[in-house]
Amino acid sequence: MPWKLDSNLPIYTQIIEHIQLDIISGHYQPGDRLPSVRELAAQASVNPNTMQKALSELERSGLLHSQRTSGRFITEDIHMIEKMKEELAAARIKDFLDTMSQMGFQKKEILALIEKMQKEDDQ
Amino acid sequence: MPWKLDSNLPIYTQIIEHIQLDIISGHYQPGDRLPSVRELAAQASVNPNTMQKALSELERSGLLHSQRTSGRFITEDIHMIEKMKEELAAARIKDFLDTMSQMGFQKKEILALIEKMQKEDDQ
DNA sequence: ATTATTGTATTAAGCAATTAGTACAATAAT
DNA sequence: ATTATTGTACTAATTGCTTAATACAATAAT
Repeated sequence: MPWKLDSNLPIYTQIIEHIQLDIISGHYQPGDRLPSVRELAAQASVNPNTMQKALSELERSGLLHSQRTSGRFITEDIHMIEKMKEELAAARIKDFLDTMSQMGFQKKEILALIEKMQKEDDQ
Repeated sequence: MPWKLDSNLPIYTQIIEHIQLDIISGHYQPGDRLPSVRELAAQASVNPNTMQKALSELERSGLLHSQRTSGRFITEDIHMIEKMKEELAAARIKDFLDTMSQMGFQKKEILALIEKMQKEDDQ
């Protein structure tokens, strides 16, 4: 199944975020082997070069490392993973709060709206 | 001063969002006249063609209308503005909650994190 | 030893976004 | 009447993203 990819953002950055989420959510465990470039590309319905570009950047950040011919692996550094989770979350929250505030919502309004949508989600 | 523009998203879509925010936040009032294309482009440090493209799309959505040679104006339809504010907010919140949930955060954790960042913001 | 799979590199082509430069018609200001 | 400003349109060149098509070296699997 092709991943849900937005048309605006560059595909390779969306792939990066997608895999980051898979790592910090635990879908990929530390030390896990990733599918091959070609297979991931097929899964995402994307050109192998595009997938390769995304994986290279993830490698530069230290989250992945490749072993010549046996494949690519998730880092076993759980501190790095935990740190990235906190950083990504903080960035998301800050961006969200900034935008909502810019829209003219007060702090309490924002909380109320979130609680409302969370309850709707229960149905 | 140049607007803060991200390198990833197309500039014209960021301009659209920027102006939408200025409208729903009340920075631009219903009926207000916008600066000219050339002036807005200069403000944002962007090519006039790019600004024009963004404004055209805002016009298609009904938020703006242009009067041949006197300039561009914000719609006076306050219902449309209010509706857009609600829609944009709902979309933002949904996107935010989806991502946070995908990161592995529980509903109550999300609320707690937000309240924490809001308090930090008070300092 | 041979084969298949791995990551990686290269070249070429197409496309959308952006910038640059220019031009024109309509009209408000003078 | 003349001038300046408005939105609008057009062509050309550049850049980054994406796809396509190969190719190669290293090594796990057989």
